[in-house]
Amino acid sequence: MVKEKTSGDMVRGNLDLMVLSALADGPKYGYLIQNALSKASGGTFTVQAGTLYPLLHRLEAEGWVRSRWDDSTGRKRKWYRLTPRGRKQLVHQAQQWREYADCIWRILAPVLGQSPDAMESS
Amino acid sequence: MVKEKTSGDMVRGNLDLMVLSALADGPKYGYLIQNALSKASGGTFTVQAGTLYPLLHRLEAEGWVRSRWDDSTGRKRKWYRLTPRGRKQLVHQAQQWREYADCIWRILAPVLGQSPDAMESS
DNA sequence: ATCAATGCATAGAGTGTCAATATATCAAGC
DNA sequence: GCTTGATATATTGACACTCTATGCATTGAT
Repeated sequence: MVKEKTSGDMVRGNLDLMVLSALADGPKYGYLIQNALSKASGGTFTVQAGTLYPLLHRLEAEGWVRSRWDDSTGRKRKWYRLTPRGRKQLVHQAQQWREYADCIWRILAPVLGQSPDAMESS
Repeated sequence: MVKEKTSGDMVRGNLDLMVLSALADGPKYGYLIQNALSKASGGTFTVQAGTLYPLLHRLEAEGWVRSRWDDSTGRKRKWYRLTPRGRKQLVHQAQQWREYADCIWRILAPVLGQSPDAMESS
C-alpha cells in the first residue's frame, strides 16, 4: 500500500529538452506543444499550461526559441520556433541526456536484471 | 559560448533511486554511499553530503531503509540498509525509470539520429 | 599540537513544477 | 443576445528537491 508519488511531475528535469524537441519539426504554439508532447509520449507526459508558458518564456530569454503573435486566423496565437542556437542546444542536451541515461542504466542493470520475487532475502 | 547549467544537479529527480540502488548490494554508511555512487557512475554523479543525509532521513521516514549506529570501530558510523519494502520500492522505481527513459528515448531518437551539422535549415 | 581527511548533520537559498486562478476568444445552442 | 464549453495565454503562490555553506566531532599523520 505504498503511495505513488511519481504521478504528477514525471518530466522533472527534462521538460526543457522535451519542449525543444517538440519544436524540432516546425513552429508550434503553446497549446499545440502540450498536445504534441502528450501524444508523442503516449500519454505519459502531460505538461500543465502553468508549467509550459513560463518555460517557453525562459527558453526565449535564453535565445533558444523566438515567438511571434499571429491573429490572422481570428484566434490570437503565439507561435514559437527554434532558433539555430536552440537547435544546437537541443542536440547538445539530447546527447547529454543519453550519456546521463546510460550511466543510470549501468547502475540499474543489476537491479532490473533479476525479478522482484528473487529479492526477499535481506 | 553557451553557459553550461547542468554542471551541478545532474541527478535531479533520480537521487532516491540512485541511493536505493547503492544499498542494493549490502548496507553502507553515508560516506560509503557517496563514494560508491561516484565510482559506479564513473564520476558523473557527485552527491553532496548536504544532499545525501537529509535524503537518507527521508528514505528512513518512508520505511525504505533502516539505520543503526555502530561505534565498535572507534569511529562512529551510521549504517543504512534496505528494508524489504525498500527493496520492492527500488525495483518498482527502477522499472518506472526504464519506462520513462524509453519514452524520452523515442522522442529524442529523431533528434539524435541526425548530426548537428545537418540542422542549419530551421 | 596542528592539520587534513573522515563522518554526520542543519540552515538558507535557488529552481522547477504544479495547482489554482484570471482573462479573452470562438463556436454552438437556446 | 445570452450562456456555455473548448480553446489559448498568462500569473500567482506553494511545495519539493537539490545545492552551497557551515558546523561539530573524531581519527591519523606530520
